[in-house]
Amino acid sequence: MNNSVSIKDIAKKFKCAPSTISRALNDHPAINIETRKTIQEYALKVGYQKNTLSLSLLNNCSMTLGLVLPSITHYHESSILEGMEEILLKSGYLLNICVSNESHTIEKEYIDRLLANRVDGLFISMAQESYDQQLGEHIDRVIQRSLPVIFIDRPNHGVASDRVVTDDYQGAYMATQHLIDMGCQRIAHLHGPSGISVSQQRFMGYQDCLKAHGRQVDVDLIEYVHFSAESAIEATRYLMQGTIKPDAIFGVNDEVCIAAMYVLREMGIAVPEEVAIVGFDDIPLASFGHPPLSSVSRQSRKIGEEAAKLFLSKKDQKLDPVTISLDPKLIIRESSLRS
Amino acid sequence: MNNSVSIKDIAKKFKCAPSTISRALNDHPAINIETRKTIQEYALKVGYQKNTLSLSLLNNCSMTLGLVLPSITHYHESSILEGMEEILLKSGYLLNICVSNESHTIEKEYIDRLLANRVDGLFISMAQESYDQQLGEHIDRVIQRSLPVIFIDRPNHGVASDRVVTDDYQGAYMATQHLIDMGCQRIAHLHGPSGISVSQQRFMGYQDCLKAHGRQVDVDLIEYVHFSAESAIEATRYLMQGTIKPDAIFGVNDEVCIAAMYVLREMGIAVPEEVAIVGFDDIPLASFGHPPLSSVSRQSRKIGEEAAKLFLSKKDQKLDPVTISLDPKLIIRESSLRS
DNA sequence: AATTTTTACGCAAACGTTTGCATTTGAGGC
DNA sequence: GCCTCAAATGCAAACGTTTGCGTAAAAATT
Repeated sequence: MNNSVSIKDIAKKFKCAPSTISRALNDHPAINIETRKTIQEYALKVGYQKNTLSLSLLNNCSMTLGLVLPSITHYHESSILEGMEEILLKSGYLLNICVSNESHTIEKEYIDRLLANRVDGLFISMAQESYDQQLGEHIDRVIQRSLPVIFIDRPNHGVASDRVVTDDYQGAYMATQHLIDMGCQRIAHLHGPSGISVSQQRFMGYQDCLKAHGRQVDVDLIEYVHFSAESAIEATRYLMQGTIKPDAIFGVNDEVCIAAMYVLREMGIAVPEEVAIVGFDDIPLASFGHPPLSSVSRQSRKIGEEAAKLFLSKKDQKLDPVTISLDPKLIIRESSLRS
Repeated sequence: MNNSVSIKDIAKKFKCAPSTISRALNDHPAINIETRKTIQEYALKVGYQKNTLSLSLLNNCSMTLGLVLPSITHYHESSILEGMEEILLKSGYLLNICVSNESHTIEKEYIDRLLANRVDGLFISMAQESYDQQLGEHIDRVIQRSLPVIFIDRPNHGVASDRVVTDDYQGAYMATQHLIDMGCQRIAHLHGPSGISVSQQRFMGYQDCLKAHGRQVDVDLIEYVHFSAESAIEATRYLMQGTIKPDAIFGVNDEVCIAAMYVLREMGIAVPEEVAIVGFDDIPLASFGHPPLSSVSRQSRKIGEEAAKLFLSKKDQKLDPVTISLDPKLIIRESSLRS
């Protein structure tokens, strides 16, 4: 079944000790240069490949990390992954990907497996179930083992921890401010799943910005959605058929805004003239919407890079927990531009 | 640094042999039921977790697989990953994700690392560089080691191999047929990166369908793009300013079609009245475009599931190479509907 | 030629776990 | 009290690799 050739095999071939082979292959100085060459050539010929597992066992270091995400199909998440990979590629690490699908049970199972496989560190964006119900004992077990854990987007409750996040609050504040600047009076919000930090922060930014301008949050202008476009269809219809007609919508992400614009078109409501719209994430297709969608860009790729860099710096020396908060940037396009 | 407790540690605590602890933890029959209980409770208390690395070494089976993709930010790719995870979760596997970014060098490096980590199998969608330049020796090394390799979307050249693909040819044929049925006369094609199997197959389907209706492919109606929306902007403008005005566009994926629709709006060309459009992939936002985009759905998630299932069946018995070709499905929306 | 130094290699332990086989212990039957 | 048997546990090897230490042979120095 498995054809892989080991150092021992080569040692038998050359009638010498495995240690000699090991040294030859690792360019150890105390080795005859001729012998080394011969062995290296032979190793290449038979396709020898170091078995990292034995080293992981020996050095207590697997050069493998775990990434646990609630989902992966959104641009934001897959960009994080890409950014992470870029840094880890250079550092020799491999990444185990685990999609929890927002389930606490799955998240726990995956973390168990990662621990059993002795990953050197963990990146986690917590599942909604874990987050909502404050289920963190599986995380505690990890921390207790003094394994570096870096939270992405959604930290765990309570304890201090390393985090890489977008400043969602600020981003939402900027978006809302922009809508106010555009003269919008009744700014609705498509609120993300409750309980999730990202949703909460964005709502807070929205709320505080309104308050700063002497306005109150009107519950009739808040509709709850998931992060998917589909979920925003009904919500938007409901919003537009309410007693208070919104003249702007700030959506928890771009998908729901694109769906909202679809509904508004269907209803014959002009964007941005009658309803201005700002989304969040700045997905690549935002620029090509009808009209092009204003959005808060959150440097998704950089989140991944920073998380990876943070791990690399943590790995060596023990540092205090750090929170890296990346500044969002408001990209203004037609969907919110009023003259 | 690492606080993990081993079987040996527990053995010392109980002044017994490691084998006893092992048997106790694994519910081996030849163990005193009292002892077993005590040991299990203790193990739970101190947070013992099996070190899978040692088992991997022993059994030559790491319960880890590798997934090598050119990119991950497209819906299709991340859906494959999700489908794969669903099956592998149940089977106890972990998945190493490797994004080659279309680079042969990176792909090779990743495959080396995966082999060094003794993954039990490999899923690969080949990088454009490897594919274009027919660089396959890194793949050969894997196969030579009789490691199960399953190709996704983009197979390697030549040798027979296990594959899970969409029937891109058929999908493109269906899309073109549909445009012809809608009465379109000059069907343009936004052609994907040349050399890549997916692009080629879709072009072939388009071409053969035209031929089947007694039409010739007009090179003036073909523009090459990448898989990104941006790349389609110029291409579409160029297409529409040419001598032959297309009255339909079949795009290599949905992103380029959404960008194309954006350009057409900008140019004041009506979709679908003047130009009908059909895309490929049926991304979630396709339904919410303006107008909603017709598209060939390719069951991305199922590709991942089937690939994972194929591995599981291959793992046990040696079977002949299999190609699983999933049927695409044409989803007709407004962008191509003419009365 | 004797001594020291250098060079090149072997030995064995270690990482954590499982498992076939051997061994110990205690109980029961005669 | 001796034998048999079963139950419970120990021993040691194995997976692949590295590395400090020991040692032999060769080379360099006196």
